[in-house]
Amino acid sequence: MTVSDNKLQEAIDTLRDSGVRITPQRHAVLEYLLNSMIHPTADDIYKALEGKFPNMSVATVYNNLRVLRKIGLVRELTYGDSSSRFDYNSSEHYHIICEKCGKIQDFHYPTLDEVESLAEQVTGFDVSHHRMEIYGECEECQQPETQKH
Amino acid sequence: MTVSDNKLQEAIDTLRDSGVRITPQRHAVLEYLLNSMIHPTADDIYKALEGKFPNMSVATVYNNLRVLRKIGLVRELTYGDSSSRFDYNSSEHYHIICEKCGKIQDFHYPTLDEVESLAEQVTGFDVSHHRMEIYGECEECQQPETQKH
DNA sequence: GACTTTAATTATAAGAATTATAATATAATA
DNA sequence: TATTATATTATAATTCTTATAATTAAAGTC
Repeated sequence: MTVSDNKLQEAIDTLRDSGVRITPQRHAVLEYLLNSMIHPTADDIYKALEGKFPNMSVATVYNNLRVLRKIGLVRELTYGDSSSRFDYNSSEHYHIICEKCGKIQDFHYPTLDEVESLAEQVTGFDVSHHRMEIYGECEECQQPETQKH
Repeated sequence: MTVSDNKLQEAIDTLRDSGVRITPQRHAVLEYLLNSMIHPTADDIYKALEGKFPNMSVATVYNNLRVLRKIGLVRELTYGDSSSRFDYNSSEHYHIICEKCGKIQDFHYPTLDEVESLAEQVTGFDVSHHRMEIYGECEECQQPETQKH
């Protein structure tokens, strides 16, 4: 049994505990997110699974992503243009995003708890969470283009 | 002359320096953003200005927001659902967002430069900037509802 | 101040992402 | 196995945003 299988089992238990039905499509979306390193869009997931589920509707992917987000298994990452990306909510980490090629890479950093507590004091909000993303140019995109004419 | 007038003049100088034409519509969008505390959507701006510019197209608002964003005068804030919000890029600050009523409040905190430099070391990215948002429930929404039946 | 050039605006349509709806199918439970 | 509530499907509708083409106007030059 791999680590990934373990996580999947945990996630399925969470579904059960939340009273959310475990359908084959939902299972597949969850499994795909768990094994995906690319922070896929809803359409990425749809395309990846249409081989196994030829009749699956894209709405099903969206519905499941919403359900999984609500019970905290999945994070939604939004950017100005184009579509949202989704991330299995395993361990706490941030994201660094290449502004040239769009690649999203995980970046581990201690959680900024102090920001949250200060914000609570200053604003009176009851803080639930925060998000942070770092933007720049990835190593590949920094390489000088060799095939310049 | 108010502080806001000063800022507006500075912004207009930036436009001129960037070779961007100063049209009445563009001026109005900029002025509205400068005086707005609500982090408006494109549609908010459109609605606010259609009295003064009855023939203005919503595309004009989007075009101007894109131009203003490109030259760094305006920030775009994106969230999962619904439309982007826009913020005049005055001093560095973060945002705290109420998950119940959607209100966005400014939150001043020292810029997290160390996160950026660490990210550069760890990932090899050439970092340009970062964003952070804090989520929670604002003071008003925390008030117990008085008119419960 | 009129002329010229280039960018901005307008009106409209198109595009893309996401959600709503209603009918059907199915997971979970008794 | 039968029941019931939820999930799925197929489709249409919505919403936000961008593209297009024709018209208008800003800013510099004579």
